[in-house]
Amino acid sequence: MAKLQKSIDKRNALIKATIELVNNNGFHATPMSKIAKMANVSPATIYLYFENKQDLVNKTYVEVKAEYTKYAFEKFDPNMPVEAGFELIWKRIADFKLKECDNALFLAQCDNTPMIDEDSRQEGIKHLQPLLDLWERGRQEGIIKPLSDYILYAYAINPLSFLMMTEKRGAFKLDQTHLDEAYQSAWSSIKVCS
Amino acid sequence: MAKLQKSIDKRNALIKATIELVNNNGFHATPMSKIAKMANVSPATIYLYFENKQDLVNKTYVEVKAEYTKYAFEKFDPNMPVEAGFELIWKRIADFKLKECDNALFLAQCDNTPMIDEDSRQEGIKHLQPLLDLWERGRQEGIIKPLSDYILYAYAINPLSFLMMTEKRGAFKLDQTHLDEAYQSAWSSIKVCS
DNA sequence: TATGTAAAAATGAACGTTCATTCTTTTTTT
DNA sequence: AAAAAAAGAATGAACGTTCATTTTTACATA
Repeated sequence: MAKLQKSIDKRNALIKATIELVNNNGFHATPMSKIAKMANVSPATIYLYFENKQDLVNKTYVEVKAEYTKYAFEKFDPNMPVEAGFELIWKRIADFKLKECDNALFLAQCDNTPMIDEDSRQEGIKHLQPLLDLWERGRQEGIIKPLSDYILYAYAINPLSFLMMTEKRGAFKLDQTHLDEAYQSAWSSIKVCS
Repeated sequence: MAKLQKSIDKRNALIKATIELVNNNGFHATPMSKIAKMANVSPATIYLYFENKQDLVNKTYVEVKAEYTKYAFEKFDPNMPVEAGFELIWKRIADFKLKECDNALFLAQCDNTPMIDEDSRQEGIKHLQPLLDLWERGRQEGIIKPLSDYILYAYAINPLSFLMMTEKRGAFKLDQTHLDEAYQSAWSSIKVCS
């Protein structure tokens, strides 16, 4: 196996272990030694790939966020009608959360705690721009309520993260039916009433 | 000053310090030594009032949650019409978040992390029962969408917590205008379309 | 009211553990 | 055989908690 490939494998194993352990225990309760063990690597090796623990979790966040938004916008075309575009993006996001639930849960945790540096957080937000642009067009066309991006996000996107965390605690099962219901609520909350 | 009163003062100071430090640093990044210092108390003294760190944060959570729901339901009467009842409760919750924002932010953090024991979490949920009963009546009367409590909560109540956390990071200011907008979105997302 | 005293409350220092990180050595690669 | 990568053991700091001691309180007696 080529040297480079082997390095990439190790790095990926570290990122995967970080996601899984942080999901189950939180940032401060996952020691580097456990991350190393789960990735089949010596603790010292982590420091060949990342500067320190904070850097490891920041980089993990940014990379997972990039994957997430790539998936969310993959089929989206900025010329689509606003409602269809929103539905498409929303459902891709929901798909991602069902399919890659470890990754999605990790993002939800990062977005709701002071675990991540502000710089990496900003870096992650940048990737959402197509959605913000769509909302802006929706407001101009009178299809979407004239609310700030933060409020639209709070009602249209973030509730899914809350539901995932609830599911993680075992109180609730997030299946396709629930997702369809959730979509209706999301759209109702931001569309201009007809 | 009477002995008992003095004890209550210390206990309150500890709870207040816990809220402030956990809000700013998170649970695992606030050492008992700092809580003690902020409360003007020796670290050892904490253990006269609480069993350990986990007990301190659990008790803080349950007490703040009780204050919060007391305030939320203070003016509510179970015989009110569903829509008026919901608006009243929602706006009381919003008021609380504006007036007691440290307390509210602490609850938001607890509700979105694995910081709190499941027992204390359940204890906190119990206090919400009047709202769940109202929703049940709303569903029966065809006023509120036939969705599970978790989904209703995710869209009608939790977004305010998300907005508070966003505000805490400095990206956004949650004022009365934003609250009115948020209420419209909350109600739109759960009411049956007319 | 003033004083002595036992219990309660509070303290600061100390303990044992855990953890992130580094150091030195060994293994692998080229 | 030199260089790069990886390993495991070691280090030092930080933390939750406990311990031995001091301070404060409550109250009985004079």
